[in-house]
Amino acid sequence: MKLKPPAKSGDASHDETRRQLLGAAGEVFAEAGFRNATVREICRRAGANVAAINYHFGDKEKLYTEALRYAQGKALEKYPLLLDVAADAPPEKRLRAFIQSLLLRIFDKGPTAWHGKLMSREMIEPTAALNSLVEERMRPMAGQLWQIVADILDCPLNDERVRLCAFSVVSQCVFYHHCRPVVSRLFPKEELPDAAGIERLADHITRFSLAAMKHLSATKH
Amino acid sequence: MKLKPPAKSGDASHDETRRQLLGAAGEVFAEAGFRNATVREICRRAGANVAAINYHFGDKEKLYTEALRYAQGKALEKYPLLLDVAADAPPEKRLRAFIQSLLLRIFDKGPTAWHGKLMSREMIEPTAALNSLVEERMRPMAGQLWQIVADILDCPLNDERVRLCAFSVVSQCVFYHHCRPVVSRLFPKEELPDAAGIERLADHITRFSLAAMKHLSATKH
DNA sequence: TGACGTGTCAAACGTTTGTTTGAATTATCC
DNA sequence: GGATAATTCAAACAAACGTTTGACACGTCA
Repeated sequence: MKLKPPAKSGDASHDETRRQLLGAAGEVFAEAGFRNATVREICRRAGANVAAINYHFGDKEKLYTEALRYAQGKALEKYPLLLDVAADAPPEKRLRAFIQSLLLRIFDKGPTAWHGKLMSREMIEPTAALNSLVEERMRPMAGQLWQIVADILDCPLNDERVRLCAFSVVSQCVFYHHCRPVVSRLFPKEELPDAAGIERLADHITRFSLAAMKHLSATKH
Repeated sequence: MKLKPPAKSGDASHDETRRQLLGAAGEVFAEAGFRNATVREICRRAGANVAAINYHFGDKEKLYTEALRYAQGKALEKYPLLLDVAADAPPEKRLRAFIQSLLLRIFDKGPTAWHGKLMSREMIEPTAALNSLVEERMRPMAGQLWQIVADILDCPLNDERVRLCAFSVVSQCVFYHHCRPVVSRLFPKEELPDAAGIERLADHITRFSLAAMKHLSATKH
């Protein structure tokens, strides 16, 4: 058995193929899903041989896990949780930043665009990769949003209303991406929102959610 | 070519196999998705031969189309758009009924449970079946919700705020189903909501959305 | 009874899939 | 520069897939 994959990519010069494969894998997995995607198509786009995946990653599933992690990392690197808003800014400003950042990550085009689609697919068909992703990325995100919502509602972090309202906020953001097939069929004219469209969307979701939470805070206190 | 599928199921006695296949197909397609689902597994659960699908439906894709339509029809039949609320009831009551009906359809267990999962999969990977489904089922649903929202906002039906707010309402409902893999990993204790849980969810979404829309109506008028 | 249409069945077909193989090529180090 | 390891390649592999086939069972009507 001489086919022992390299334990460490020590040289860091010839994992060029690795990166090409990760990129192509992100694209193809996002377009077709894990099962529909074929290693042959991934290798074709990466300009590599069919055997390259098994050589560099072991098998198709390990490649998927690393591609998912890679995409999520790139997206969060490009759009931090609160963008350029300070952590001690008023909660209304932080909420607006959180919403816009999430929308930007979801609707991003270009090389990090797979992230949104990959995550949508994980929702429908969770793989083993989702467990670590939730712990490493989602839970900190949730914590940040809870703090914002708790500040707005002016109630403790573990209040049930915090969790419900946080879900209401996130749900509005992911909806426009997740239900696009239906939305675009209901309104055939519309297309993917550009930067200005995302601004308007973020405006609406922020205003809608803020109004709701202010009301809940006023009536329930 | 003697393999001409019957144009009409005239006798209505021996399409028992057809119904068994539709039921099994709904289950398997919901669990595994169109591509992952195998005709062998569907036929196994239906207690039929592998050739039964091609004989009764032509091919796997036509079976899927009919199974999707079948599931959607069953779900809407069980939970009408406004449940038992009159069409001329106050818009707040109609909104509450719309939300609860949608949640009930999404979280339904038992023989019509595939509907939610199938629709989620259509979002990620739309098939030709989605086009007619949107026109026949979704557009009337959207129209009904728009009327409710327009009544609450007290503005014309084609106002952009109506569309945005209607999306905000629907998004909160589908979120709990669609993002369940993440939610259940963030809160491992929680499980699928029962009837009481759905009531509480509907309460929150209705209160949250009503507060937001009342505010928008007041400030923008 | 015999012919005919309908439905079911086991078996096989042709493709596509992920993966493996062993030789060929390239890079690395003494 | 030659030995050694790392990487790439075309080719083949075994398994799973949707679909097709031809025989067989059953009911209906002449």
